[in-house]
Order: sequence, then structure tokens, then C-alpha cells
Amino acid sequence: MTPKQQALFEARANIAKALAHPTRLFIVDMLSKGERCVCELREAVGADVSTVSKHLSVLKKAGILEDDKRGLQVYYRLRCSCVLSFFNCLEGVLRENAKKQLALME
Amino acid sequence: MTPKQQALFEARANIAKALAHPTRLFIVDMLSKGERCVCELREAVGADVSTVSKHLSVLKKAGILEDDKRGLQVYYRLRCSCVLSFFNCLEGVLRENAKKQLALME
DNA sequence: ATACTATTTGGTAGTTTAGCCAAATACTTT
DNA sequence: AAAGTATTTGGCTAAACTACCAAATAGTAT
Repeated sequence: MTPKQQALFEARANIAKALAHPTRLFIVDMLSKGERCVCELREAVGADVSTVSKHLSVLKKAGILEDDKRGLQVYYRLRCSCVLSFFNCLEGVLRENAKKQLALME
Repeated sequence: MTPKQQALFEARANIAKALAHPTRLFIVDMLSKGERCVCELREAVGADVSTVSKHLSVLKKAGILEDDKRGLQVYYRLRCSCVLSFFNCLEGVLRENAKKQLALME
């Protein structure tokens, strides 16, 4: 792995890492339907606000989300819809896994 | 988040987690070009064999890779090509990030 | 200014992860 | 069966991550 490759794959891994948490995937899924403020997300997630806020900042730092403040609320949204192809990938693997499970049972 | 959703997003996150490491992304990228044995991967990655082996087992456990032994070597390959849409996603975000960087410089 | 609401930040304890070495396992060749 | 090669597993330490609480910050309303 050349240093150049190293850097490329590290950049990619940073984004993948940001997505690699159930709560953060849930948030991304919610935001794929439209922007939400922190309090709405907090409610849906059901964890401490500070926890949710930190998850949001992880996603933002990775460039997956963007936010803007309107009055007291901060609204978050997806920065590019390409994130949905990510879910395709995950679903694809899960489907394969399920298929294999079935096959093993016979 | 209902328990059902919880379970779904955990399953997805497990796959995402398996992909969230530069070396593992590199391996997946290599395997997208065809199967490889551990020693070839080890050579390309340039880390201890045991390290590479552990990365492979993480990917396999997540259902992303499958392997089979032929003689002394163990060959690994992608289990479904959908993983490539994952790279699309990562590239998309990286592109957006780069665009923003450019915009900020003006 | 004060009180109130929404969000972020700092600190901490517990858990998970990564990478190396050494040892075990599996297969092949002599 | 003994020696050699390929791979996996166990053990260990250092680093990274998560969730909560408490405290700080930012904006709004009285």
C-alpha cells in the first residue's frame, strides 16, 4: 500500500467510520426523509441529548451532514443523497447473509 | 427507536463497522478485481500476516467475504458486488467535501 | 437584566479495537 | 514421520469510542 493509497483509503474509512454506528445510521435514515432539528432526533432516538448531539457532530465532521441554526433550534440534513447507496450496500449484504442462513437450514 | 428498528440498524452497523478501516477497504478494493490468497493480500497490505488474517476474519464474519482453502492457501473473494455501491457513497461524500474546500478558498 | 429553552462541550468510566509476537493448526513434500 | 509453508488463534498493551452527567453557550421571551 503506497502512501498515496494509504491516504485515500484513510479518507474513505473516516466516512465509513462515521456511519458505523446504529444510532448514526438511524439518524441518517431519518434525515433522508428531510431535515430535522436536534430535539426531534433526540426524541426519536431516545438517548440523552448530549449523546445525540455528539453523534451529529461526528456525522457533520465527516461531511455527511450539514446544519444551520434557526432561532433556538439547529436543523440537520444530509449533505448528499449518495449516502443512500450506502444503505443499498448494507441491505445487499444482509440479504446474502439471510439467503445463506436459509440454505444452511435445509 | 423501537426494538425492531434497533435490531435492524444494529445489523446494518455491523456491516458498516466491518468496512470502517483503511486496510479492510483496501482489501475489499483488491478483491473487487478477483479473488486473492492471504499471502498476496499480506504482501500488498504490508502488515503482519496475523493482522491481515484478523482483518479478513472481520470481513468474513460480517458476510462481506467468503473463502475457501485450496492446498496450503486460503482464497478470499467478495460475496456480493453490492459492496461497490459503498465506494460510490464514500466517493460522493469526498467529492462534496472537496467542493466545499474549494468554495471556502475563494 | 432574568429566566427559560435548545444545543454543545468537558470530564469520566467502561468497552471495544488494532497490531504485534508467539504458539497452534493444517496441509504438503521428502 | 519430519520438516516446511500458509494461515489462524491467543495474549497483551495502547489507543479510540460510547454514554451519561454536569456545566457552558446561544438565543428568546418577560
